[in-house]
Parts: sequence; C-alpha cells; structure tokens
Amino acid sequence: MAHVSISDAEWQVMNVVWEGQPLTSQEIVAQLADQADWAAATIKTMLHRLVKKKVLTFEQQGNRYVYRSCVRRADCVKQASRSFLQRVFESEPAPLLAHFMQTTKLSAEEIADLRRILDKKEAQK
Amino acid sequence: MAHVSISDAEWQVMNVVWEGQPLTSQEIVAQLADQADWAAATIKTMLHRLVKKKVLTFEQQGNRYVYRSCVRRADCVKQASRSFLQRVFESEPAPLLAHFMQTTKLSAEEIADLRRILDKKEAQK
DNA sequence: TGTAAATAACTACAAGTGTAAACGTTGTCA
DNA sequence: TGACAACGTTTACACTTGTAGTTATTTACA
Repeated sequence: MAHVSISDAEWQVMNVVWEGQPLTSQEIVAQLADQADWAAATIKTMLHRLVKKKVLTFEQQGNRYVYRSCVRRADCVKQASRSFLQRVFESEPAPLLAHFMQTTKLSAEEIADLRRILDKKEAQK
Repeated sequence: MAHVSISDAEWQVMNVVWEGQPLTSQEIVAQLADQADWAAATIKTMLHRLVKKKVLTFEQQGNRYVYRSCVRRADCVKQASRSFLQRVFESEPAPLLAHFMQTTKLSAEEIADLRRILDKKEAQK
C-alpha cells in the first residue's frame, strides 16, 4: 500500500475500474472510449503497468482477463490529496478549501452538507 | 499561459520563488536547503528547465542571475487544482471539499472564514 | 595579471509516461 | 480442421523528471 504512484492517465483507467469492477479489458476500453481518445493497445499497456505496480490484479477466464483493483480508491485519494495539498498549497488546507469553494459550482444541498461537516468539526474541538 | 506543466520538484522551487522574488540562485538554493536534500546543481538544472518552459525569467547581474517568475502563482494554482479535481475527484468539487475538511486540521477562525465563504456563495444564487 | 573561487551551461543517465504497433496465442465459426 | 478474429504480450520510442557530475566562463583577490 506504501508509495504507489498512479500517473495521470492511469487515474483515468482506475476510476473506471473502481466504479465497475470486476471488468474485462474490453469493458474498460469501452468505458474509456467517450472520455479519452486512446487506442485499445494503449489501454492494454496501462492495465499491464498497473498490474506490475500491484494496483490491479486479474483473473484469467478463457483468453480474457478480468481485472480488479487491489488498492482501495480511498487510500489512493488520500495519498494523492496529501501530495497535492503539499505541492500546490504548501500544506495549508484552509486556502485550498477556500480556493475550491470559490472556483466551483455547488448546489444548495452540497453547501448545506459542507456546513454540517464544519459544524461537526467545530464541535469536536 | 496555456498548458504550462510544472512538475512536483519544480513546484517546490517555484513556491520559493513566488514568495521571495526576485531571487538569485544562491538564495533559492539556501531557501531550499531545509526543505529538500538537493545538490545545488540539481536546483540549477530545475531553474534552467523552468526558464526553458517560460515559467521563469532571469536578469544577469555580473556573473549571477536574478530570477523572477513570469507566470502568476494564482494561475498555476488554478490550473493544477482543476487538473487534480478532474483526475482524483472526477470533477466533483463537493466530495473534494468534504475530503479535505475531514482530513485536515482547521482553526476556529479558519472554520469561520470558510463558513463565510459558503454564506456568500449561497447568497449569490 | 594570474590564479582560485564562484557561477552558470552542458552532459548524463536511469526511471517513468504517453502512445501505440507488431507479434504470438487462443478460441471460434465455417 | 483450418483460417480468422480476439485477446494478451512484447517491443518501441520520444519526452519528461529526478538527480547530479563535469566543464566552461567570469569575477575577484592576491
């Protein structure tokens, strides 16, 4: 689980896998067809690399592979988030939060939810 | 301003520059001494690459260079943030915000500030 | 004014990335 | 059972990145 590093393009693949696993490579290729303009071979290469990195495993079924992630998305999100916070916001969460609040669209419910999280956070002090 | 891509290590250098510019390379090296364990030559290489990428400019003063950024930090932050949001949170800001709220420490004032931002955001609807 | 010290430029090199073609193997339909 | 299609494997290649040594140039002190 240590220092797995998932590249930009690989994240795109992993997002598909985490959402629909287990998936065959054809299914993955199909899912990605809208999002990215990759040759099937390109996606196969990435699957291969992800297996080598121990981020994915596969089971063979006939001549096709069925892929499954072997790291939890939440763990990868946590790791990537920490590194982003460090790199771009020099480990200061408040400006990061302010930035995203100000530059993105949020529905009324989402705002309410976020407020609730802040409430809870404050209560915990 | 388009698609400048600043790497991980380069961000560390740029953070120093943005904070103290204009700076000579020795000053940059000195600043980074605490943060990273890089040989001076390594930092010079990065400065060089950043100049080539048009992220930095320099002025020659005698035999030393004085560096200045030629892209605004805010622009780079915006770009990196958008790309992170896309990659890791599939362009959904609310989960991103929830994640960082829940996994980081925030002071009472910071929480208050964030609430204020949410208030304003809601009022704008 | 020559030589040492400082500084920037050039060169290096392995690992990772994006991108994909070529190849070999296996399954399937005629 | 033979040929084609489907699928995974291997090979490829240029670019980026992290990391730093080597070289050339400039300055400054003796």
